[in-house]
Amino acid sequence: MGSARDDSRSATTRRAPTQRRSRERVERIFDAAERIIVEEGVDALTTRTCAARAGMPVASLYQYFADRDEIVLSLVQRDIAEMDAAVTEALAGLEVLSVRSIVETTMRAFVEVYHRRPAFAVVWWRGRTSQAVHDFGREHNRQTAKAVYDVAMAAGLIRPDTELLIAELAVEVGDRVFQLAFEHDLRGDERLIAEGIELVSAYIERFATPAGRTGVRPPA
Amino acid sequence: MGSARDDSRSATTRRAPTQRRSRERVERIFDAAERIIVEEGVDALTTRTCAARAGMPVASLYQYFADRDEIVLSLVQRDIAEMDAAVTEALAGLEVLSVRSIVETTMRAFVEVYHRRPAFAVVWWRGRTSQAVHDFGREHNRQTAKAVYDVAMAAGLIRPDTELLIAELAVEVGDRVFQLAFEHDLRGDERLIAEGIELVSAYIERFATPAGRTGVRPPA
Amino acid sequence: MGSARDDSRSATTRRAPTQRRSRERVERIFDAAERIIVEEGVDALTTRTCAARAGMPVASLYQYFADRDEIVLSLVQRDIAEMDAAVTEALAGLEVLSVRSIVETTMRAFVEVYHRRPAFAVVWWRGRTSQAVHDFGREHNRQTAKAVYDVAMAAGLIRPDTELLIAELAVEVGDRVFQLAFEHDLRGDERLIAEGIELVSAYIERFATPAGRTGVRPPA
Amino acid sequence: MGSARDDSRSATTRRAPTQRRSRERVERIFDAAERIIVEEGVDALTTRTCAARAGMPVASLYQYFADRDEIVLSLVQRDIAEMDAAVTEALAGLEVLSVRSIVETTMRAFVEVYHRRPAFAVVWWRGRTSQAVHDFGREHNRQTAKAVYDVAMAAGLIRPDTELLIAELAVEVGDRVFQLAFEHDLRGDERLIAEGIELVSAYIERFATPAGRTGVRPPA
DNA sequence: AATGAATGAGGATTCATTCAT
DNA sequence: TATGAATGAATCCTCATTCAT
Repeated sequence: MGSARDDSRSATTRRAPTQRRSRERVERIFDAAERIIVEEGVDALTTRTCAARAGMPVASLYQYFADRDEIVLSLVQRDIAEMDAAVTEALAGLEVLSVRSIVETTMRAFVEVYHRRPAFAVVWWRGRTSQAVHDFGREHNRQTAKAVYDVAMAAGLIRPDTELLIAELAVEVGDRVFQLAFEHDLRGDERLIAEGIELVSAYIERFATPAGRTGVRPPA
Repeated sequence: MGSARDDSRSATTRRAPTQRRSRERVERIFDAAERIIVEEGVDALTTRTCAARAGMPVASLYQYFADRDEIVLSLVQRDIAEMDAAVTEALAGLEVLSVRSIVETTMRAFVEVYHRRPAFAVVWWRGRTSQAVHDFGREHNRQTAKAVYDVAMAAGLIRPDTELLIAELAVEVGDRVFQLAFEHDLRGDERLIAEGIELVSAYIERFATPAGRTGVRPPA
Repeated sequence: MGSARDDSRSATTRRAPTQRRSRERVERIFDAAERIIVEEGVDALTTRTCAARAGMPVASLYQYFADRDEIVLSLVQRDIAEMDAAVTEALAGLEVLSVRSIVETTMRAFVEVYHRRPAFAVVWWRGRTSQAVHDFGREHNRQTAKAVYDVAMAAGLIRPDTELLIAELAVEVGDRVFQLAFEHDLRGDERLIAEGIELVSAYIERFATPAGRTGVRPPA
Repeated sequence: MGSARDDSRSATTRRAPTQRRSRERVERIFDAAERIIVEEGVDALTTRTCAARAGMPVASLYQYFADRDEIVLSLVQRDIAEMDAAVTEALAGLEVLSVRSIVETTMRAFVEVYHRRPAFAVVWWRGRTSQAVHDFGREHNRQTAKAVYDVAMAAGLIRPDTELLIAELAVEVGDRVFQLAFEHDLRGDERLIAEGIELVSAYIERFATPAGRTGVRPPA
């Protein structure tokens, strides 16, 4: 969603074969980028190395991305979209809504994607990234906070006067825990993850209603 | 301590004038670096820009620093040393030792230095710099955690079975709160800071002894 | 042969115009390098001077050569390939094979190329260049020795128990004579050359068979 | 002789202590230079590395040497002086003067010093050296040729019409044999050395008188 | 759409040498 | 005499990006 240049051409053109080819090539670029990032770090991802790994000329990258940074940004966007989907699905599957269950489910959903997308971890937590990526990530954190906040509020799990800021802080803090957990080990330090879930849950529970602690059935 | 190359010769030589001159020039480099970092970001700090601002030839930088990265690293080390001093002093002045008072005092001491050293904030939270800086910061976080943990344990504020990991997590989480608070505003968002102190205190209080909650007199 | 980066794509593509342009630019670089070397010495050949003389940006050099040293190395390789061709051709034209005729013909063939390629003389005998060039030259000397040795042995000009080392020594010694002859005068001191040919011939004749002295008809 | 700046001060001054100190420091510089050259190559010999190894400030080098090149040049001069002495002594000890005995004795004397002075071998045969060193060496080769030529001529070992050029060529050729022999092994390849002595002897014997072949008693 | 080729702009670092003291 | 400090002058190299085809 929103990654590789979308511009112009409405989806219903008959230029399908070309589009398919484009998609394939973008995939190849992403794959190349991911491998480089994971194996050699974000700094090693130059237009040259990326093109080389993708098996295409450097100039071709500019067919799909406006500039070098957009490659990384698109990659991050793709991975983040995946996380959102995972979170949405996981939350939808919850049988009991409580502060704890929401926090745990959400964080575990993230962890699952981190495992699948190690490049994201490297970019987001290790790498010196572009301002754009940084901003995008931060903004996404805010959106995540808002989404979870809305769910919790709608279900009456947290007190009505609880500020959104609380949720935002919680998400950021959770993000840092993940950073710590994934920094040295792309599989993630389970103890840290567990303790982080505990930390975040406990923090938000301070703003929970009795129902938020006990849990409620989700609405149909 | 130990930033700008020391070659440490005992302080009692009579080569004072020369040393003073060196120190002045290192100061000038630090000042230049700080201004560039704050005004234009860490990436704008090149040997060229730094030397230009400091009003000396590029080659002169290499008299005091092994390479570009060492400039930033030394700066960070200097600032961090300042923080340690501030924390130590603040803790020494405490009349009541409790989990809350220790957390708040420590975090406030940090905040105070962040105000004085905006370049640190930029380096540490905005621009991902060299691995060395990153590692140094992380290591310092660990040391801070250990120090605070030891104090709290010695004073019987936290339960004997509390793991050091808890303190480390708390410090990192506090660090992220600061990042959030200082990222867009080098003066620091007071609400976030306050809420962060609350968050960290509450987290550690979960491991507190009754004394840790109530507070005790510090030992003479 | 093998010099300037090849990326060798079969010659039958229709991308001829582009290839031609590349070739021209490599030529221009070689020309520039040669002129600098002859006029100012190998040490004066920097990426800057070379690019300036070739009338192109420094960065362009890196399109064709991996690094500074590769320019000189490629030049040397080109010239040496030329020598090999000259030697091969000259030996093929011999009507009588004898130790003397082979030595003289070979050495004269080299001399002829030295005249055409003064830069080689400067690089090889005056300015000690990169290890790579040195090694390449030495290795080539060994190959030359082997080639001539094989011819002589096949024609029964030297005794069967003659060691290859003798030929290698002879080539190296001949090389030094050339160095002496071309060092101060890029046209080569004729007396030294003649005496050198005499020296080498006489040395190898010590290992010659009667046929090697008298001479034999070359095989069809 | 005449390495380390000789200038001014006649030898009979009473500034003996200072001179002694100077001599010691020059020795230290030479030692440092030699070690660097042998261990890391001539290119690694910078004013910095040299001073560091010698345990003195860079600026001090300029007390004894006009510039960087003079350090190497002086070293070479010292070693060459040692060779001359060795050759002179060895020749003086000869009981039979013949072309062969002179060539062998001279070349062996050189070899002996090469063993003692490995740095010379590196500078002279491996390194990209300054023009001054190069010229000095070449000139010395000429002088050696002249000296041996004179001895041989005086003793009637070579025909009166033999040109000096022959001796010069012989020396240079011998030099190249040594280069070959010492290039990869600072102890010198004995087979090459032996074969080289043979080569040079045989070459000069071509100009020998009967006495030159048979040998004569040296004059008292 | 695809790409080979070309390049402007800049970056880090090294070194020999000189002076003021 | 000795030297700490300072520096001018180079050097090699890399990278993102743009065109002409």
